[in-house]
Amino acid sequence: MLELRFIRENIELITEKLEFRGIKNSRIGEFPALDQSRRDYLSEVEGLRNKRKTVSQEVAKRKKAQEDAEDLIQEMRQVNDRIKEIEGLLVTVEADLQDIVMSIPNMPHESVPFGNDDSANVELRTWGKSTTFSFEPKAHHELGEDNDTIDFKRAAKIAGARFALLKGFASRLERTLINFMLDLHTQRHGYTEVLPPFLVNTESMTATGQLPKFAEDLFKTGLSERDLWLIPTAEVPVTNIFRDETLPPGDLPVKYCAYTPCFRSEAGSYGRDTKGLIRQHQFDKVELVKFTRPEESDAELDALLADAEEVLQLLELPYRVVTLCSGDLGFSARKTYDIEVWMPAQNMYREISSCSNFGDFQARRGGIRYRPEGEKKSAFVHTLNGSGLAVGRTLAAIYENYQQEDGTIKVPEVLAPYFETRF
RNA sequence: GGAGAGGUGUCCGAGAGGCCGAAGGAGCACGCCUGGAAAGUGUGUAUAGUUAAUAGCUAUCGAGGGUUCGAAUCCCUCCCUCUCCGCCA
Repeated sequence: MLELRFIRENIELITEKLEFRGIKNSRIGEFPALDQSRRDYLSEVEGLRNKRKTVSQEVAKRKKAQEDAEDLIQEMRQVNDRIKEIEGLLVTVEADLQDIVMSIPNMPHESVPFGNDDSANVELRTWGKSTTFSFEPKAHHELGEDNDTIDFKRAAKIAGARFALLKGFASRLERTLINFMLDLHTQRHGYTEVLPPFLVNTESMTATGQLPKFAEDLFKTGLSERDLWLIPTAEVPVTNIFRDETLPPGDLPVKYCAYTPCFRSEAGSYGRDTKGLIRQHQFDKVELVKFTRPEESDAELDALLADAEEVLQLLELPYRVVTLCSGDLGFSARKTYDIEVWMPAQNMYREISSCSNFGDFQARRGGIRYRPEGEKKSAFVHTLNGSGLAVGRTLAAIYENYQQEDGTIKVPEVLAPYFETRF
């Protein structure tokens, strides 16, 4: 969400940035008139409330003095009618205005390159050399089915398409990767581990920007009277930890990491990545989330990106980093780097992490503030997050990059301690 | 799910239609006192919106509605916490 005053004063800039993002039919043109009538109603209703307050005190005085106050009471009944009338209008106007404001995406950072879609993303760097084989490498799902560690058929029976059943080595590798990532980020990168709820309320989804615009991407529970949504990423519950709170300045930056399963409806992705673990309704992810001072968020994004990259470096998986172009940038993001891991069977890089700086966009929606040193007024923090990493895709990448000619999967060296026999 | 008790500022806690943005205490900040500290003592100490404004105005006593000229206070719905019962991992 952008600040009302900012929108008011920067209609042209916003229109330009919407165009930059490739967004058509925005309702930004309706903003000025609605904003004006909201402010007109607001000042009228506040004036009337003030009148009501002072006259009510006069009523109290007269009653105390045993005097008649019927004339004032009658007058106030009329004032009240008008207040109610304006309040009703205000509700409508504010709802309209809210619709518009909530549908305006974040302003992209100056460094975001222009482009229509992911083909215009800019490669920032590559790491490692693409894995070579003395045989024809197989796709991870073939490997998993061949060695009976990933069962898509039975998962489909149990739950439907886009689910997987991991067995034996695969499920242990999945669990190991979660532990490895959490250990790395907590022990070496200074993050505090949290384990949040996997179902959240509508307010939380709205603060981080999934709602109201992207409800169709989410799973919603149906039994409960109240709305509870399955989280599509740990970003939602973790960013909302400080919703409607003001942090003392000494606390920043706050760095959290969290493992959670993630649930996505994948509406509109029919036919894409139907094979394998790449696009599932449920997948595991270790997420990194930061709350920072505004002036530090750009540097903190670079650091967060490096933290995520280190996972792949330690696993010795080749990858590249790209800067998302304007057309590929997410709704709430100001700037995003994607990390893409090398997938030998597809002979291409696939996204395995997305690291974003949201500026104060989510913080304003969620009321996440801090008090700058020596200042009386609070300000909004900047929020950042990134996958560190998507676990299912990491498992897929290990399968493909570490496959042996006999169809077995070698364990990356850094994970060896996790595979020791315990019993 | 059933029965009951609650939710007030940083914290504890009073307040039961108007004099309440809210007593009192603790904490914190600044000052006095002191060789220094403690104790004592004085003053100050919510947030947000609007605004050029730390002036004014408006809102906020869990959330949302209602009654009333006027609601922290009365009524309704919901959320959360605690105790007991039931169910459950």
